[in-house]
Amino acid sequence: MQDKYQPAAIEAAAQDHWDSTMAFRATEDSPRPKYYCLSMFPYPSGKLHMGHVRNYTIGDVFARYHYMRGYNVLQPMGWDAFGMPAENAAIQNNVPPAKWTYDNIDYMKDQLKRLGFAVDWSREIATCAPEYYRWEQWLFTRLFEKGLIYKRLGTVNWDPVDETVLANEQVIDGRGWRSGALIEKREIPMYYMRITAYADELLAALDTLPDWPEQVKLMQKNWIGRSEGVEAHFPYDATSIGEAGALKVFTTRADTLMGATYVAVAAEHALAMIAAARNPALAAFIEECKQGGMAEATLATMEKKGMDTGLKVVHPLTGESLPVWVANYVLMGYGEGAVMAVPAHDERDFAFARQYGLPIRMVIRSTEGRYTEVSEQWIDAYAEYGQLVNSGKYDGLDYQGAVDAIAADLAAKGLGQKRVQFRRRDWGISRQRYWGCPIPMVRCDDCGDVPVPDEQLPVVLPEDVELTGRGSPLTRMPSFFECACPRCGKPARRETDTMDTFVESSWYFLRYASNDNSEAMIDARAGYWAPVDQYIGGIEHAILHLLYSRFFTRALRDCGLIDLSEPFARLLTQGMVVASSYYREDENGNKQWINPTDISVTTDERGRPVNATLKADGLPVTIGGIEKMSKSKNNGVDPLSMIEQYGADTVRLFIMFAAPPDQQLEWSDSGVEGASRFLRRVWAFGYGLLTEHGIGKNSEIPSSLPAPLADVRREIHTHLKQANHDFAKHQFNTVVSAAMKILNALEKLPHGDASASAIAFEGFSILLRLLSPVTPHIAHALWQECGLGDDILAAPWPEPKSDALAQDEIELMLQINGKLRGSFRVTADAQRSDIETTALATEAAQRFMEGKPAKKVVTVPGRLVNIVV
RNA sequence: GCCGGGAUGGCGGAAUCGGUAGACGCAGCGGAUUCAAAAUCCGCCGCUGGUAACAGUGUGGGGGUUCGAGUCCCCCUCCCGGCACCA
Repeated sequence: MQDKYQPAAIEAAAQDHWDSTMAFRATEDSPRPKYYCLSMFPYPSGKLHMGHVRNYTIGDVFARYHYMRGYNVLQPMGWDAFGMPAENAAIQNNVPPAKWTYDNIDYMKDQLKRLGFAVDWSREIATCAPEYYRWEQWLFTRLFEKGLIYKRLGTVNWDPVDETVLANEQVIDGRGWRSGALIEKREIPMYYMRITAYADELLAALDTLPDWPEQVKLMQKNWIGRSEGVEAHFPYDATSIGEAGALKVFTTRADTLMGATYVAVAAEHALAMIAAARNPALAAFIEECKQGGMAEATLATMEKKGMDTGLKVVHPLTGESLPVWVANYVLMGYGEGAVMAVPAHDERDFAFARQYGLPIRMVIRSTEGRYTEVSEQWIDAYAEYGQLVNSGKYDGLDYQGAVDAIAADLAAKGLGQKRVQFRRRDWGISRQRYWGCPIPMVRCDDCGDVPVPDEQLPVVLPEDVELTGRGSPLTRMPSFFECACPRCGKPARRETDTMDTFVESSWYFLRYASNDNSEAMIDARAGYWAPVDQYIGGIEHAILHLLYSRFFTRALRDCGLIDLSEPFARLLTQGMVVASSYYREDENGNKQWINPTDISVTTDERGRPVNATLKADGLPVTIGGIEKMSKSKNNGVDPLSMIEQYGADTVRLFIMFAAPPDQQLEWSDSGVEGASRFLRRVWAFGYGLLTEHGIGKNSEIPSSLPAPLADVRREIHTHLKQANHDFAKHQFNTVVSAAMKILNALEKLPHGDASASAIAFEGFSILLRLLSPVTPHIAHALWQECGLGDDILAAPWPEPKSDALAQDEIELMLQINGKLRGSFRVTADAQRSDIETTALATEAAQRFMEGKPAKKVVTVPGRLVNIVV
């Protein structure tokens, strides 16, 4: 055995061992219970970053822990390989997206392997491979035929200079990121997935997921956004609108209907179009509303603007004529694209009415009587529920009574009814981009939109293309889009849009189980492994990816492909990796971000940072604060260079120790140094065990130990108990800390004593097994070197022994009036009355009670006594 | 703007059911070892006062419940994630 810890050698040896024994090849015929452990697959952006390393280390800890706990574990890995960055790289470097992507996959796979993850690589998938996306196309045609996919107009960001559709990310302050042109909203035909058909089920089933973080379930619930309310119809005023009809609005505050003084419609609304045709100023305003991006955050923070259309509608209850306004804050995509405005009881309507001089009519009086009339300034109490006033026959009703009565009256007139509205809209999946899965549809002048038949799948994406940044190259490739209509055989045009990349990631977890099947999308093996028992990924996916996957699983279920509704039984959302950032400003005032590896920081005598300098020139730089590791802030730390310097185990140990998995993790070079120091001590202890404690290996631990040895052993088993408890709640940072405490205890054991050596062997075997999921290489090597067994993966998980934990006396805290004033010892089985007598007799109690009698004594067995005087 | 989360020493964090605040680690300070350094080992380490014993104070800010609050309730501030075409 080497006397020094040499991570490079032992990591290579351990990885060879796992490879040659195919240790992590998962099969479906094991007697063990199955455990499907999955980390969100990476986008092959070029290099592994620390966020990946953290994600996959957490996953690997779950996988290896369950392996040792006796489960049949599957931990696969693959590539979320379609997406925009490949196109951007192609434009920049003149490399086809496919080559760029596959090169990145090769490079990142090598990096991943260096970390020693217990991955079954035989199941690897890449979503850009035709073998993968053909099944996505196949499913698309099924869903289209079932009516779960349909086509309609949708809004996109249009760059009029580059003549291309931009992602929200590519719109910066309302302008295209490359052209700088003002972006406008444009309506184009797109395919939609009918996720709203499952809205109720997706919402209700959140209650069947006890092992998902509450915050994620809450975000999903709010995102689906079920609200119960009333649909009200405002008939068109025949004198101002030529045609017959009614304006529909949805409201959750039907109790305020009598206070509606105008209605507002979105710029794209039919009434807006009618009015614009007669009024050039209004047409110009509507054009103005179309400027700027489509992102909700942009729309919601915009200055509220509106214009009167001159059109009138009729209030469904009072018959009053109300003006119709166009307002930029009304969204065409939500509800009916129109709202009734009640300025007295809605903050946004209030501001709008004040701005444009529209009437404000108070119809609710707050039950606490906080106001009796509407003032100049909005106060939040106006929006509270209360009793109706100024509402004719509805006066005096409360919220529920008013809603019931008004809904009934609307229904009687045929002008509305109660209804449920969801915030969640259908999922638009068409992308006017090249590097994605082609939508398997054909447009025929005679037959309309026709799905590509199974025998013509996959529709292969041509990989030899040139990207210009002006639209998708597919639209310029007749060899791709010219085809015969599958139905009538006449010349037709193939769809050139591709699918949103969220589609690929909505079902990949099932394909891992059937990745070699060229006859079917998924097979019985998916039924064996699904659902994923533990899913690990970033909190940023809490809504979209997870909701789409839950929807897709149900769609697959309803196509008869799998008997499953929820794809992920347990979920852990990991925090971000952040690091200090540093910069200098150049002569134009632009920040030049400097990588932390090129910085040295000086501290004062207490260790507080005073200033930072660039190593190269010794001159000061500005400390820019703690930021998410990113290219733009140049504060990323390269995982590979860390592995080369310290070994994979050190990197894994630091990541698991520095923060709980769901919180943000701050990178610290000296913290990594500390992790490395700990592993060197572990190695040194193992070496010492062989060379000095050697005799203890086979000796039994005597039933009666001298007190100091019994204390050390109790300490070890107490820490083990703690570690097992923390493993169960996924708090891995304190698992590592328990392992450190065990080593601290072990190092206190004397050498040359047979009982001490026996305890050392027992304790070290506990330590190695505890560490094995986190630092598998060193645990594997020391387990063999110290003769504890052949393969630590086959060792049983350690459990604390009750005889080691037993103790005769315990220490209790003494409080006087809730303040800690001392402590005292009692036997472990002492009765409450004995504890109180002992407590009152202590010197500290006598001193702080100052002779006054105890008014009350609170005793918490095993914890403390509080004397109130 | 809307939805969700967070704030504890110089730093990362711990505190299992409302019961010893600061475990474990980092940084720092002091010492041992060394020709010297690195590495290693030992000790100290919230803040204020005090040589010390000890006392006071302390979990973003303000209020409340309780014998007892980092933990529960109300209000506020700041920071972070998401907002439907980044993945």
